[in-house]
Amino acid sequence: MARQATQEPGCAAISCQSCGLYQLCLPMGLDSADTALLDRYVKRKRTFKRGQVLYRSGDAFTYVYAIRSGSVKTYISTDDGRLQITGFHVPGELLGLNAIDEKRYSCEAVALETTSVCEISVACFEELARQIPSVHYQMLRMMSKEIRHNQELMLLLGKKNAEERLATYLLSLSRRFAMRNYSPTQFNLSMSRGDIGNYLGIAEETVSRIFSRFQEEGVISSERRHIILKDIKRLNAIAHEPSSAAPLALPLVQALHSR
Amino acid sequence: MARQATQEPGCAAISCQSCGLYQLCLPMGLDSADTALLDRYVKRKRTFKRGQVLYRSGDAFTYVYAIRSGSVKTYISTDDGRLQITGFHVPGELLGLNAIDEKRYSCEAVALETTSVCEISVACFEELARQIPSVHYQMLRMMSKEIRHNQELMLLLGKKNAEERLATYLLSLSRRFAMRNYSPTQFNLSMSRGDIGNYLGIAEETVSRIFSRFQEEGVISSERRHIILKDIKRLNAIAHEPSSAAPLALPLVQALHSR
DNA sequence: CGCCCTGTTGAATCTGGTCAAACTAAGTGG
DNA sequence: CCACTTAGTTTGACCAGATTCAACAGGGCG
Repeated sequence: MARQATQEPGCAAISCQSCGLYQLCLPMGLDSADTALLDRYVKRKRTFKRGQVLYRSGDAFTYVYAIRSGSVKTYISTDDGRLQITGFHVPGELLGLNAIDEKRYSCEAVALETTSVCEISVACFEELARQIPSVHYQMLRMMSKEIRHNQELMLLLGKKNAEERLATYLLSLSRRFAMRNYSPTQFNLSMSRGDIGNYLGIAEETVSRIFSRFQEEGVISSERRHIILKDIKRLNAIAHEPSSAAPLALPLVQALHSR
Repeated sequence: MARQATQEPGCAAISCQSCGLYQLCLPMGLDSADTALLDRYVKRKRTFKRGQVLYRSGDAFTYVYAIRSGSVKTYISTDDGRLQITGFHVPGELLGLNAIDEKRYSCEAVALETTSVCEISVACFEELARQIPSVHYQMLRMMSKEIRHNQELMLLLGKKNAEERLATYLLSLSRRFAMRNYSPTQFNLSMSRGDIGNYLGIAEETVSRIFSRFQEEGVISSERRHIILKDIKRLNAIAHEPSSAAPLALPLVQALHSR
C-alpha cells in the first residue's frame, strides 16, 4: 500500500542519462549499442512520496533502485527498535546492491522527499551484467567506494566529537553537491535535524546547538534547512578528515576545498 | 624493510585449500581445472611478524592478501593522528579488495601476531577474473557481506552503550570461530584491550571494567586474553543485535546462538 | 486561525573518558 | 638465574561532553 508505481513506457529513452545506470556504464566507455542494451533493462520509473518505503530489511532482493531525483535514507535497527541511519542517497546513486549475497535487503530505505527512481529488476540486471562484462567491474568499483565511505563514517562515529562530526558532514554534502554541479556553499537539507543527529551518532539537540555555535562563529549560516558555508577552510580544520585516505566523494572535487 | 618475503614454490599446491581463494571459488562449484588455474595465480607465501605492516593507506594497489594463519587489523586515521580500527581479519579472509576503484589502499593493515598470507598480484587476479567470470560474482558477494558488516558496526558505534558493544563483539568473534570449527565458547584474543576499545569506540579502561563486570555477573570468564563465554543467551540479550538484518557471519552459524 | 511538527535553548544528570597508579606477564641482558 | 625493562591490564578518583528532560518559539498546513 505504501508503494505507488507509475509505469510509463518511454522512461527508458531518458533513463540512462538521468539515472544511476548512466554512471555505471559511462566510466567504462560503453558504445551506444551497449547503452541501448542497457536502456532495455530499465523496467519502470516510480515515484515515492516523503516517508514512503522503497524496501524493508529482510525483503527479497528483487529490484535495484537508481535515484533520478529527490533523496532517500537507509537505516538498520537493533532488536529493541533503535535506528541507525547508514546513508543519505541522492540522484545518480544506486540502491540495494549490498543485498547481493543474502538475496534480501539488509536495510530499510525511505524517501526523504518526493523521489523519482528507476526500478531495475535484479534478474534483468544480472542478464545485463552477463552481456556487458564491464558492468560487473563497475559494480565492484561502486561497492569499493561504499566500503571506503562506510569506513570513514566509522572513524567519525568512533573517534570524532560532535563539532567534528557536523563539520565533516557539511563538507561531505558540499562535495556531493559540487559533484553534481550544484553550489557547494549553499544548499537545502532534505533531512531533519533528528535524521542528521541519528546518522552522526549524536542527539538532535546537539545538532541544533552546534549549528548555532557555527553560526555565531561565522563559519556557516543556517536558517532551518537552508545552509550557507561561509568559511570552508575553517570547516576543514574542524573536521579533521582522514589523512591520506581517499575522500568521501571524488578526489577531483576534493581540490575545491583548500586544505 | 619491514617486509620479509619467503618465496617458496610449492605453495600453490596447498594454497587453494588453505587460503582465501578457496573460499572465493568453492561456493561457485568451480571444477578442478578452474581450481588449478586459480592456483597458478597464487604468487607467493609471505610471513609477517607481530606489528609488521602489510600495506599502508595510499600505497599503490598491487596485491590482494589471503590470510592463511594468524590475524591482521586494518585501520584508518584522521589528519591529526587518531586511529580507528575498521576490522580484525582471520584466516580465510581476503584483504585489500576495497582498493579497487582508487587503485590505492584506503587503510593500513598490520599483523596482530605472526601471520602467514598468500600474496596475489592484482594483475594476475584480474586476468583470473577474466578467465573465470564467476570470480567477479564471488567478489561482489564478499564485498556485499563486508558492507553489511560495516553497517552493523555503524549501528554499534552510533547507538549502543559500552556493555552492548562488548557483548556484540564477543558474540561476533564466537560466530567467526564457530564458522572455522573452533570452539565458539572458549578462545584467545589476538588483539589487546586497547585495540578492542579502539575498534568499538570506547576507552581501553572501559573494556577492562566491563570484562570485569561480565565476569562478576558470571556471563563470561576472562583471564587476560583467554575468554570463556559462560552464558551466551544472556550475552545475546545484552547485545541487542540487529533484528531482521543479516547476521555478521554466516546465517547458519547464527543458529548456534539461542535467541 | 490554531494546531502540530520541527527546531532551539536551558538545566540537571550520567555515562564513559581522562589521568594516575599499582600490578602482572613476558622478555632482555648481565 | 635474577634484576630490570617494557607492554599490557586492572582499578580508583575525578571530570567533561553529551544526553535527557522540559519548556518554548516559529513555520507550515489543514
